[in-house]
Amino acid sequence: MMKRPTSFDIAALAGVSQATVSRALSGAASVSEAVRQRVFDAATQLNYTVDINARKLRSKKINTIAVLVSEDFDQSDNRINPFFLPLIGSILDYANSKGVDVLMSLQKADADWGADYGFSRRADGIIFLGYRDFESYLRRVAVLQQVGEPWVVFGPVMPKTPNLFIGSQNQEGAHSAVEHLIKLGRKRIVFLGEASEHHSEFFERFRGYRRAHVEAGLTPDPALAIDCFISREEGAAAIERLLDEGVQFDAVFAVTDLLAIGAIQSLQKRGLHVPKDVSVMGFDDLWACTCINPTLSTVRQDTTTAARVLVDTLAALIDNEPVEMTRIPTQLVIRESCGG
Amino acid sequence: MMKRPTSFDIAALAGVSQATVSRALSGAASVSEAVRQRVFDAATQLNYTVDINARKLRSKKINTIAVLVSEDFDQSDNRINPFFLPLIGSILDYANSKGVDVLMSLQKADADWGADYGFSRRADGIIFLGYRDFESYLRRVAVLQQVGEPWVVFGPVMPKTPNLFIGSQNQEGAHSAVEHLIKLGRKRIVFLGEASEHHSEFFERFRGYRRAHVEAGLTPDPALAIDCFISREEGAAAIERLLDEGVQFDAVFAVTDLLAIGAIQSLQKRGLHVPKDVSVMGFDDLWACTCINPTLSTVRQDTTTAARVLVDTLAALIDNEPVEMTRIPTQLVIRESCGG
DNA sequence: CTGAAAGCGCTTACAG
DNA sequence: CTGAAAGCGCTTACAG
Repeated sequence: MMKRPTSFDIAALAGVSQATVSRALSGAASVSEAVRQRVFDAATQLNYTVDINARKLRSKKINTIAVLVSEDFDQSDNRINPFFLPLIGSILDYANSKGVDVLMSLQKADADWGADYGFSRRADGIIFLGYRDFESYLRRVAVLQQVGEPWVVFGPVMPKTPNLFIGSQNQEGAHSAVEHLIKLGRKRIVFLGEASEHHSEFFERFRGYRRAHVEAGLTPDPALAIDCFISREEGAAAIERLLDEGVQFDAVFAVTDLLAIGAIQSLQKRGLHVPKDVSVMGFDDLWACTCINPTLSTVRQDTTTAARVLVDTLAALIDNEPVEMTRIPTQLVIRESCGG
Repeated sequence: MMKRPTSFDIAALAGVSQATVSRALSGAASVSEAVRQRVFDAATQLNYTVDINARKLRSKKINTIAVLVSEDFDQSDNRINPFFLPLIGSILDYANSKGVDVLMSLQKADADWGADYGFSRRADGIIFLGYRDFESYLRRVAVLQQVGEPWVVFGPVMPKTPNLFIGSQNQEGAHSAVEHLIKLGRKRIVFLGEASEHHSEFFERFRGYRRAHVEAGLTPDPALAIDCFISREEGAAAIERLLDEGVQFDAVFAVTDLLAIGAIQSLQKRGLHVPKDVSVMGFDDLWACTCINPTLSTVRQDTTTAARVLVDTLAALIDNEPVEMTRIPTQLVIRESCGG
């Protein structure tokens, strides 16, 4: 295989200086059209492209962001929570359209967040996906702050906490979902998901759940607020427990579709009909929502917009521009599982 | 924010030469333990890490692979085919465990494959995912070959074609699935998916379908071999068409789970019972297989092994080592949708 | 085991 | 608009 051509080779072939080659190829304005053309021809002829590493070293512009996804094992070895699939797709799409490269990595739960990524100038900044536990979050923020590495997280929005400012309108989304259930005549609505400060997203959804009740003149029964992690298995187990205990309910609002799918499976296993006996509503709008039977009503998170906001906000942080808190609107998607 | 420290800063603080810092930090054997310790302490104190771009430029080792996923729109804007989620997760996991960075990009159908990635020394090699159309494949191979850029593709295995040598045991997998259906007493089994040279993976699955018939003394009815693209919508539409035409069948073997899920939805919509009236079998083992009702029997592709083979094979190509054709075993997963 | 020195392939002031 | 020159932050022969 031939040695890679350098800008000097192009310069020789085009009969100009190496500096001019660099200028022509980087699109600098100050190059005559004739020369630019000669340079391009020579580059094409030799199959030349800039050595990106030399460019990054010299120009100090990396033009790369890192996307760190936290590992999330489920029974199917997916490793990545399915909710992130469209989000990752959109991030790749949007970043690439802006000419930004994306470095991806899967982070073990106990790993040092981004310890490597920022420090080694691999990327200008980091997008964290799937770091929902607020407590573990705080422990690690310090390092990143100290090194001045720009980063954004999708999900929890907490005004007083550094860098937690991009997420969906969780409370509003949950409110519209539960309001819908109440309008259908449902009175005993289970809240499935962790409503604690550790997961502010879910806590917000809980507040939406509560507000919808209050507005309708209802008092949510604390016995219907079920704490559980967000896997299908947990959702299924939680519902079975409720049924075993003889708790009465006519609807389930789950903070994720995964939980909702688990809930439906348990209900059907126990011979209950969804939505006739129990309405079920999820959150996220996984593509699987339309695969299951009945199809799952849910609160859709807008991953396309989320991707744009994440990438743009990170870019602003990198450029030391001001950024603002962003709440991305959700959309209530009514399908079969809630009846009505 | 402070200027990033360089190896010279560490050298000064540790009282050694810059060259020694570089050696100590890159794990060279020839550094005394005492000095190594001093260097590490200094590096820690200044929060130093190597500038990866300088290292790449100087050492000519990039230590990065690019994963190019072809864009695949479905109704839910996933952008990435859900089959790739666990594969991507495993690639990230395995590459990272080997200390290799992963650059990801989504490629439009009409884009120049990897034109940029190899040429600009962003990555040592490329893993292509989702490039199933064999014809478009051949058109682009030339460029990559010419530049000597190492790359691998997951999916089609065609001995006579450059770089198409990593995939699942498609024929065997399909054979075991269809054999199972036949053993259940099914006689008129629909083949759903494109059986053409354009998609050799699917064609191999077709051959497995045919072989299972022949071995059982059956002749597959050509009217049951349905050509269609691999989306849920196509699967649903194909089955509806068959029903409209009054074609008799008692089982469906689909070349992807997506197709199978679509098929099940159509069958149920028409009042047919799966598996009582029609058995359905898919291929891939998407996590959604266990979300649907009935749960979908399928041929599981081993994405964990596939990821290792892809990464290791690419590494071998990069190092100019010999590589071999690899057929990854599949596993028949029996769930509710095939009955029996 | 360690240091002095060269150089990876670019970008970008500085002149003209 | 173009060229000569410096230098980004490392790695790695070459000596000792």
